[in-house]
Amino acid sequence: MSNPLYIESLVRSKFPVLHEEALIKEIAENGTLINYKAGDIVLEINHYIKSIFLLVEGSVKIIREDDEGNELFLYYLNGSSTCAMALTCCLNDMKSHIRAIAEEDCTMVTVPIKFLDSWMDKYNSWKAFVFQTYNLRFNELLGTIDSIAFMKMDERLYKYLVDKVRATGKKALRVTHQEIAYELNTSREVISRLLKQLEKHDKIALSRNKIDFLDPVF
Amino acid sequence: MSNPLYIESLVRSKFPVLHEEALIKEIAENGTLINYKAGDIVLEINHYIKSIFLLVEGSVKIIREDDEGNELFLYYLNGSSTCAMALTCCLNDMKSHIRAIAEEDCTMVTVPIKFLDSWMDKYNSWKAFVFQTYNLRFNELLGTIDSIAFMKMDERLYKYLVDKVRATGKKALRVTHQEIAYELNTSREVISRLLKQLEKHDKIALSRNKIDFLDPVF
DNA sequence: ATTATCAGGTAACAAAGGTTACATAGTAAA
DNA sequence: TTTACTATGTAACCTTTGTTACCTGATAAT
Repeated sequence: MSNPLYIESLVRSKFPVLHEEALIKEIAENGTLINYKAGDIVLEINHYIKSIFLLVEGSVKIIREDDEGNELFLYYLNGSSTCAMALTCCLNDMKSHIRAIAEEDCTMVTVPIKFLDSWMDKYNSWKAFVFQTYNLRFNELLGTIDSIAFMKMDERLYKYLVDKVRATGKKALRVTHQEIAYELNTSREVISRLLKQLEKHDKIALSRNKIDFLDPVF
Repeated sequence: MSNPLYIESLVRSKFPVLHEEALIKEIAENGTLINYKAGDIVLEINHYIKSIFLLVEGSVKIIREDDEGNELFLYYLNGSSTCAMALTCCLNDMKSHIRAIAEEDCTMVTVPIKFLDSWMDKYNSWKAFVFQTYNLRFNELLGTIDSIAFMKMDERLYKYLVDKVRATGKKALRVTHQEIAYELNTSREVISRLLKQLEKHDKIALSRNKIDFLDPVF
């Protein structure tokens, strides 16, 4: 339930950066707790964003799509973070340029966007949080660019699997070859081929709807 | 010269967003006018950033490099803008993750980073400018991702040339095939091959150290 | 149990891009 | 002017990725 005391304790434990008492109270008073099921769309391309979310539990994947409907996975958002795209969009009153999908079941505290700006002036820890978020997302975007610009598909695929294991904390990945192909913007056959190679090198074990990741992940 | 009155007039004419009188005065008092020659390095990877720059005249190109020294052109910064990377780096006290090179001779007003944060609290127009910058750069990065993820090399090359014409305002581009190859992270032979195709289709005219762009650019 | 649907395997071929190798032309330096 | 260097042209070949086509096996629906 959206019980202010519960939200307060969540913010305290998951967002230690937001340490100002008055800020925590404001978040608890004005925030709402929302749950998403795995696969739910959190933000959609070309939709306006009505609230900022603080991800408390679970993970969210960020996807880019071009005009022809080609997709590209950008990065994961994990617990204790928020989406810089959402921040920019809100602060500049623009539509979303990305899609956010719950990778697993998620819990988040959402706050109406009207607070975003005023809290920046009132609370230093909120301001720091906003800029830290920008910084993190910028670097993730640069990392994404590195992957697609400098790596071949086999390396990108391996990195994709590692990222997924890290984001979900599970080495048994429930995913089809076709889904991976969409997110890496290639074809299913290419993914099947490369996954077979990884299996041959004992990096993964393949079965229907599932990939078991065998390498250690840090 | 770094004459406060001159800086003041530059800010007024080139950065109308920064409309608060007191802010303009502070920029004029604390800012320094700097000129770069075409090719000069404005920001270097792994260097700390000591000041924010407001680009008044000219254009700057932003380059990413991986560990093996492979380069990738990201986007141009044109007059009346600043670099979001620099902003994030300053606000989070981090090293630069990108290289900025003067594409043409440039004039910029630089301001010590210590003001960046305090002006955000004092001047709404400065805050708006900072967030507008974040927004612009985020979208340029997404555009760059679109190019490398969704476009083939021939299209990327054409877009690269268009961007260069737009950034410099000149249709006669002084550039070698090798330089383009570095910035698109491919080989000189590939670029020569594709440029020949573009010439065959009357999009460009080739000569030594120079490419004349023939298509209309908006 | 039979059928339909979905996920995956794989071969054969095509296209794009990267590599090697060498030729030629323009420009600068001696 | 001769030489040296730099930029470009181009063919031949290889690797990677994308496409077509078809098959097999697993699961769900009837």
